[in-house]
Amino acid sequence: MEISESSARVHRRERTRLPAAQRRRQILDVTTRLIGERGFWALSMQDVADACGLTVPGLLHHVGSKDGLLLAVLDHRDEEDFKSLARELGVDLDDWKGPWPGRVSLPEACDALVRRNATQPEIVRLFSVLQAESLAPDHPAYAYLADRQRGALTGFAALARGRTPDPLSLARQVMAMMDGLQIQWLRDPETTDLVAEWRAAARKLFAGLRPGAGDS
Amino acid sequence: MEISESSARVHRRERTRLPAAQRRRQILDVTTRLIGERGFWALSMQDVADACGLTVPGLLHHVGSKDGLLLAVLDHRDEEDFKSLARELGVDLDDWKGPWPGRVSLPEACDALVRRNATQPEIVRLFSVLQAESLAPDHPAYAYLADRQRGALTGFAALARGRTPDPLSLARQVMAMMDGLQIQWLRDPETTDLVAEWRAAARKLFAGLRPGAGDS
Amino acid sequence: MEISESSARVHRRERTRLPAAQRRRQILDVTTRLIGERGFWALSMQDVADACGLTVPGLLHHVGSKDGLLLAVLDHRDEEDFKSLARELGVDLDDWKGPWPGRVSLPEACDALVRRNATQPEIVRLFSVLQAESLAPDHPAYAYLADRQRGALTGFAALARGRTPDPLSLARQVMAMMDGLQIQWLRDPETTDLVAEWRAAARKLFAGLRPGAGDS
Amino acid sequence: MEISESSARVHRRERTRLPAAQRRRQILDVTTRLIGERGFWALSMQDVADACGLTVPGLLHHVGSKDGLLLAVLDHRDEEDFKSLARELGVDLDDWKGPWPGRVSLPEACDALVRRNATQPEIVRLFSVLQAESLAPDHPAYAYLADRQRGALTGFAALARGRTPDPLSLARQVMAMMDGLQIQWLRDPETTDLVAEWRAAARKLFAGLRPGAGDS
DNA sequence: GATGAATGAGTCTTCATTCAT
DNA sequence: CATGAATGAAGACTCATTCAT
Repeated sequence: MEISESSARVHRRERTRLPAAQRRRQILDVTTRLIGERGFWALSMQDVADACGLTVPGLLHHVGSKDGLLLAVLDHRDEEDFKSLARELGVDLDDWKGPWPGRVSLPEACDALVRRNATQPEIVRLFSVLQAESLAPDHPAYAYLADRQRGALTGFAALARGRTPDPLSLARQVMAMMDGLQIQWLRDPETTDLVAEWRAAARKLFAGLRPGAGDS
Repeated sequence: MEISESSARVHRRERTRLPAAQRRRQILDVTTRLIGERGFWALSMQDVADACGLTVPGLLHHVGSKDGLLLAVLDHRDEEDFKSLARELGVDLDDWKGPWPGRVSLPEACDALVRRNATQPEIVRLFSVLQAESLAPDHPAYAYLADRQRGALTGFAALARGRTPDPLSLARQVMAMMDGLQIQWLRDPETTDLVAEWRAAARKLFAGLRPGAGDS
Repeated sequence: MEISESSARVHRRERTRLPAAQRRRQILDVTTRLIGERGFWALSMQDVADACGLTVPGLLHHVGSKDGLLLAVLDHRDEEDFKSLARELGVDLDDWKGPWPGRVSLPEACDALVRRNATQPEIVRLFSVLQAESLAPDHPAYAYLADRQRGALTGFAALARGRTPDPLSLARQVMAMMDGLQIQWLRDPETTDLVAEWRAAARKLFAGLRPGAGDS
Repeated sequence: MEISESSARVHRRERTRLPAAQRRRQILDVTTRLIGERGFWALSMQDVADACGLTVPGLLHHVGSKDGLLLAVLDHRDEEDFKSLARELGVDLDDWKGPWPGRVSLPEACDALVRRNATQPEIVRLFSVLQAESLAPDHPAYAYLADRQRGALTGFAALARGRTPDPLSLARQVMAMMDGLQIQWLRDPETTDLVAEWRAAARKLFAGLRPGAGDS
């Protein structure tokens, strides 16, 4: 009766023993949300462990370290996003960096991307926050996000090649506008319609774009 | 910088006593740089104190608390930016939120803003990082930056009123593009020309803008 | 064996790992003594940790917080005291506040209480010090000790009901006398005989008390 | 303007420059109250300084050190109390320890003392809290309060000499009852009538006391 | 696969005090 | 007579991590 039960963290909460894969999945989901809410620096392993219903060492058992956790989350997210995006565009590519098939136009791709993002604010937040945090070269996600940005940029540019004089510049503008609108949207999601806002902006950005082979 | 730093915590008896205003100025400058580099969450008072050549309590003597330090930095930055911007535009207003004089056009104002920002990457970084970090409502700068964003938005919109069907939407696009381009620029300042990139984008965003009373 | 260890904080690698219950017991004992010596405000977690042979975080692992430590100590003490007192009086009650069985008279109960207290000056000290300290409403033990006092008072009064015109007043006097004598005794335990002093006083306080059903 | 005014402790509050004696008086009053509220250990020089409207070094200028402050308060209190008590009893003695004149009886003296205490709960609190705190021999008021207790005890005993078989024991009981009742009273002053409670107790304690030369 | 004890480094903050002004 | 800058020590508490179980 008198033993242990008054310890700080109330133990023995549910103590559900999950199979590894499922537990890992849960950890990644929870972490995605928490990083979106507070950023990676402000995230504590304790928070994640609590939200998952296990102890901190238990958590570490699955992810190795805090940095490991972050990278696992990012990998997982990219994977999911690619799958989803490819599905929606009717493409079966699994390489973002490679040249995209001529069938998909940049406006189409962007629209699909934004539509998807509008449904998952937490993940958008994750990347928005990390993008800023990871500007510091010693951030554990620095290399990852630098690559990702580079990849996205060349991907966008590839989709616009041949239809505009400076595809890279257009890619930059597209990406900047997306990132910027997302931040405004995240600040108050109720009053901002991300998709509508993007389409209004897209009309201007894509004004001079010549139709390509793959356009319907 | 100046001091030995051979050992971990150097027992310095130099006790450089600075007048309050000067010390305060130093603290704000140092903090601006450090927050830009690592964000506010990752910033430690120890870091700031070390960089200023005083102890942590010495630092607290001037700023009261970590949150106090952040707000002091933001206040100071805004003040400086307003002064500089007004100077460059030939305006003597000291209220960003109030309606701007008809003499200044939105494109002009933006161009001046971007030109100035291009000269101070650290401060741009400060705001970029904080903007993302402070999406969490319990961030000490949450209210501050929310206000700031609102103010900037209505300010931009005011400058475009009467020249475009939906001034607020334009304001949103302008702000998003600026923020987005800045992040790309911060990620590698060498290969990106912020001003050029902005002007290319501005041409598209302002394409349909009717000339107003104040345009040259 | 790695680093100097000539410094203040010895780098101990003994890491004596105790089972939770035992460690907890040790912590409570040590804390009881230390609070008795210096009060709660003057107590530092470092002191407790040192006396237990572990680090401060190690200590916090068991008690959660400083306040948690205090309350754990109080709970533990009350429990022990009740057990002991009930044993000595031949009662098997576990509720102090409820009405006591008619077999125990107030003088008997008081005598048993004082006899027991005389054997454990540290614990008497703990409560004496806390009682004064916790007069401040923001003291972590404020509510606890207020309740305790109320409970003791009504308990005493219940034992005297029907044998004296104003049982509550008698209860107050009994309690005041006990507390007061204990303080004098604590100040120099050698020259003061707590039990004898109490009995002399009790004769006066209980002078007009009518014998009750349970008196021998 | 922008300078210093955002420092932690808002400076330059009233900056009333008081003559030394008056300032000292204020400091002692404020400290008396604060120690009564939180005890000496929990008292910070900052608290005192704030409540007096001066800076901490300013405060130290007057009292030398924290311990000095405590002793100054105690000296001042004793002085005041003696004056007041002597006035009320019609005695002009200024030495508590010496034998009291035959004209004053112990019951009379106690009654006067309790009546006075009932009017100044803060000061009663000061001594109640200090009495417990200072049980530790390294407390700065240890010697002081030990002396004081000894003095009071022999003073009380002197007043009862020749009228009761064991004057010292009576003195102890009187003192214990006073201290104990005061604590109960301090815990909730509204519902407890200190003077009435004392008089009820006094009737019992003084039951067998023979009238002496000085009784009216 | 997970627990729970324990750690060392580090967090912000408060403290009493010194000293130049 | 008082201020304000600065300090060293200590405060409670958090963190990621290790390790035995």
